[in-house]
Amino acid sequence: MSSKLFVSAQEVAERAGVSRSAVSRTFTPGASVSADTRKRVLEAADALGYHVNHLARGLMRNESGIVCLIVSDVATPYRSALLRELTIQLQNVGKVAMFVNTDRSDGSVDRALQQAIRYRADASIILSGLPDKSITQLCLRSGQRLVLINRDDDQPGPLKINLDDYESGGRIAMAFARAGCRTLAFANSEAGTPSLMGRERGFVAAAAKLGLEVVVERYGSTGYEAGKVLAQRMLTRADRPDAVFCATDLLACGFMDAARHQFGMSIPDQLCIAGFDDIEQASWSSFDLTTFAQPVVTMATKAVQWLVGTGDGEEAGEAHSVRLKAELVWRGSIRGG
Amino acid sequence: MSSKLFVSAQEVAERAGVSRSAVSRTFTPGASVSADTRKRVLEAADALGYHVNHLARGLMRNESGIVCLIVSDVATPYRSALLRELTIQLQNVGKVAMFVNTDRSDGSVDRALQQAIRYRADASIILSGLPDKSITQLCLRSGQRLVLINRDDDQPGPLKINLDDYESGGRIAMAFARAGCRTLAFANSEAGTPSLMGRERGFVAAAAKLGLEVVVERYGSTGYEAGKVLAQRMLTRADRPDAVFCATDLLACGFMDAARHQFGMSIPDQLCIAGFDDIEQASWSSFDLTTFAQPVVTMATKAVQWLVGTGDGEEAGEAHSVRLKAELVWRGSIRGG
DNA sequence: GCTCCGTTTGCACGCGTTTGCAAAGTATTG
DNA sequence: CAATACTTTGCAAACGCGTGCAAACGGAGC
Repeated sequence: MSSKLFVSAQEVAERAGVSRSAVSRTFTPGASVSADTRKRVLEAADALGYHVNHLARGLMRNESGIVCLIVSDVATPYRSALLRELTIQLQNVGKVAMFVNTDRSDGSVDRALQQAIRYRADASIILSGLPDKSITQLCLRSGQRLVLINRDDDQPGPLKINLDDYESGGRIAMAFARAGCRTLAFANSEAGTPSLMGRERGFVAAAAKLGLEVVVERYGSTGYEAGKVLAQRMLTRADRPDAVFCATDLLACGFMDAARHQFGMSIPDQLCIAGFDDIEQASWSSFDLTTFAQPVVTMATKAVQWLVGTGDGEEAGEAHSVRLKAELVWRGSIRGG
Repeated sequence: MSSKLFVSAQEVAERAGVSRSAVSRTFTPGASVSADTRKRVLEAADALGYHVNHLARGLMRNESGIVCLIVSDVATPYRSALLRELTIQLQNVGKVAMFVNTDRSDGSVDRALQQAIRYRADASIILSGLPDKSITQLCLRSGQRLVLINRDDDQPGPLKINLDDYESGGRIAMAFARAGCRTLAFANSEAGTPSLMGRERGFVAAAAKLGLEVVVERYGSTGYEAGKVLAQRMLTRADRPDAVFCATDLLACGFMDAARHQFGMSIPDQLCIAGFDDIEQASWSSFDLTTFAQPVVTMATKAVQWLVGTGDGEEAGEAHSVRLKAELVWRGSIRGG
């Protein structure tokens, strides 16, 4: 390790001929410094390449400026899009994102939150997994804010952001009915998260109300490959469906590819299909997939606003839960429209 | 803000009936603590929910454990895949990733590095943009390590990880020739980064050597939409190419979709096509794209190893540059094979 | 019992900040 | 000119931790 480390406020103070407090105040918005000293300090700082040590500042202020993002499956289109929006908005309010990947084991969400605590993160945003109640409590007790996105939990402390999954399932079932489809299907993964199951239940319920037959298959993860397998299972059934709602756009892409290239089906003539997320690929002309758009920017906005909020009405039991509507993006994978 | 903050080592010490140093040593690997005190400390820490304050620890040790990832276009398949691998490997060596998104302005790479300095990051990995030489120097002088991935720079301090872009261009030109293609094309973006230009130059040079005509078009970014536009331009030319190498898989996907759905061409019969990156979508059966795979895991491994390395031979001028081979993944978008 | 040696423990200082407090300085007013 | 109000500045005390140093401890060997 090199002997010469980072330059400290002390050195800047000496060079500028002022006290250490002066340089500190120079870099503290709203502090009382004369224009003259400020200028001298800034010159000295620039010449020496000084930058405030946010570790020390966080120590003093009890506010690190760090927000921890806890994510798995980062490489997935929907996740990375949400991630992108979150980091941008966090930066806009002067926070910095710390990234914890929970791809490995599943109990690691708890370990991730411990990491957040160790670095005294001001807040944590959880995009996957569900933390143990005790860890959640520890975070809240420590003054750390928590946001759960698309994890339908009932813990009272964190802000919970969810979509109207159930209603979306209903809406798409009606769209299928309007397109003249007779036997509906829902292609789900085995993950069984509340969002996925909400879409399934809403879809099945609406189909029943419409008097339509509906079959459900669940397999694997929420990815492309699982979609292919689901297609193979469903399209070889005796009661082959003529409309399928996939719990995820990736599933839908896999399903479409298998339906076309392995079963030679034409979409939407022989098979109507819909997805959920509105990932970029859904708009590609190979797929042209009708799907529900996750309101990524709104979700990020809500999360960030809550994080930097003054905490008014925190104990007033104010709504710690936000339900957003997933907009239906109509494309060519369903007849009519 | 809640009055009760994080629990400190002091409180743990009092509860365990030991000195504060004892609890510090308990959480410092290799320090001298008796089994008895360690046990008492751990119990107290667990009961109180104590976690070492890494901000303060970083202050003492001059080593924050933070590695800064500077990225733009996070939502892009290749970028998010690399990101995923980097975060996983960083976590494996006990580092934590700090994320800086430079999507907004382009001079913001410098601001991103300043952020890294403020948080006293042990190192920064730059996946996009190119920092100003003065900032780079400041980082290095401060003992911070730097990695540039696929940014072909000549600054002496940082580790530079690059691919054999030029050679890849040559290899694919030969593959086209072997497939019996007569007029080649290269579809590039206007970004003009060294990697993209390297592929282009290698391709053009090899085509010339093979005595084949080659046309080059550049347009927009490296995304899907740009690929569609490039296809429209190229496939309406008088000398319509029968083979195209796209600088990026996303470009290739857009190109393929336009060629098929707007021009009714069949691939690979009427048009051979290849890409670069081997994003997940390249393997989807809608595309089945022959492409070069970015050795993502190797890249991440090299980067992380260098970051945690002891710095041996740091001034010995040891190779600060790594060139990796992009493996050709053969699929169905080129005839023969 | 005494010495010697190795292990464990506490004290106190330092890391780079922020910030309350009081002193000093400057401007305003009567 | 004196009195007052306001601004600027330095001092020193935190923040939570690691660690060198010396004291205390414990056991082995004589």
